[in-house]
Amino acid sequence: MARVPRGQQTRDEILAVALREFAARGYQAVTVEEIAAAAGVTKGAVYHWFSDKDDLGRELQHQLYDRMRATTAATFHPDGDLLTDMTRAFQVWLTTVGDLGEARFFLRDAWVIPALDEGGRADHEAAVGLVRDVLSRAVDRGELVEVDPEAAARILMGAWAEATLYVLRTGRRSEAVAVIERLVGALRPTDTPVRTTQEAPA
Amino acid sequence: MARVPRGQQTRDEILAVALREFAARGYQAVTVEEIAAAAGVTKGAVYHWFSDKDDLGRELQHQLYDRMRATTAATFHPDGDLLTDMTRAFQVWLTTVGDLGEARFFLRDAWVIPALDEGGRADHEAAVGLVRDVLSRAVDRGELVEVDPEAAARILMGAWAEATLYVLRTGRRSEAVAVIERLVGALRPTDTPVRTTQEAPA
DNA sequence: CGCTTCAGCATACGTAGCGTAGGTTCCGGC
DNA sequence: GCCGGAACCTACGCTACGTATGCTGAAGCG
Repeated sequence: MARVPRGQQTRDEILAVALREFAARGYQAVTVEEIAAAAGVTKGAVYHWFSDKDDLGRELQHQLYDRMRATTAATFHPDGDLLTDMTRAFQVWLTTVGDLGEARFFLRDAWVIPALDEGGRADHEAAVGLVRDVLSRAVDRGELVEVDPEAAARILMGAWAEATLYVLRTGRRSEAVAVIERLVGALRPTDTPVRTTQEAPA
Repeated sequence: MARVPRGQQTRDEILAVALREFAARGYQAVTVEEIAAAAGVTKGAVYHWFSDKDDLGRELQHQLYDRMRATTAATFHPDGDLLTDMTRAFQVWLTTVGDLGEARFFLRDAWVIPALDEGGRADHEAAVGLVRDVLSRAVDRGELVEVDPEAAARILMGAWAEATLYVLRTGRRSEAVAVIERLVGALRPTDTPVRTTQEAPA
């Protein structure tokens, strides 16, 4: 790891070029030959380092998950107010996600890479697990209203994903953060009395 | 419209079969030939009724949007409490979206159909517009805290999408509805005092 | 210093699947 | 009973993925 084993930088170059192209034009529109050409090699080199195109996509997705994990973990202090920390973690995430194209690849294209159902799904489930555990702890501490942590975690992540795309598309960061802050704050027991709405007819 | 013009039922059959296959195995995994075979015709018939595969996907997406619009419009009463109505509309949507496969096609696959950026996007923007207008009116009425309706609409739709997938995957409908109800309720001015969180360092 | 070896990469090919071109059938109108 | 066009089929081209095989240069070894 101290010295890069010669061809390792070729692999890195392929990854960098692929992320650029995927972000700019979408996963499907980019061909393996184009990636190879942009990296200064041929298709053979790409298939030497990656088993197939989906493998390349999964590796990029994995890197992005790692980036998310690293940046949020660096600023997340689970001993503070959990819900406030989660809002702050979202803001940190916002500043590290990159540009709109990267976000689109990460939050949209990656879902339809067929092989994601085996490889990349583990990363996503891990991310869901992080949020779910924080919510569970908050419930135990009484900082959170009694909701299903699993459901709340996934729904919040859906909100975060859409908020991310909105911010990167429009630049209206403070507006999106305000909404997210509101939504997360909704889970505080002191804020809202427990309301029950009648179910709609099935 | 009273009498089906002979081959119209072929077109409908193709659409029905395509939705089944897309829902079961995903958009990309299904070939045009498979759709044609399952519909009892050949590829030529499919390309007679649709310009290409994406056109077929867009048509299905359009039908699903129409279904959403019709069912929610039938139960939505804009003269009541807007936020409560929106939670009810979500529950109605939940019962009409179909199975998990359909939802996955609608909420995931459809996003990466390249041609969606021209055709299907109009439907989605219309849906966003509906939610945004309701939120705007709620703001004017004082039923809503001062947030950017555009941002709130898109973020809420992200939460709804994820909640939909969660319910169809796990069957935990009441848990998801409870979370959604909380989140929507967070936009009420009387529930939470205005809180300001310091921005994270850029 | 020459030979060997193998990682790293190139080249050529097979193949799946999308879309097209042109032909064929069948129904309605006159 | 002939004609026109809608509905559908058949055969083909093309793109892009993935594979199989060939080449090359650098490290190891005597």
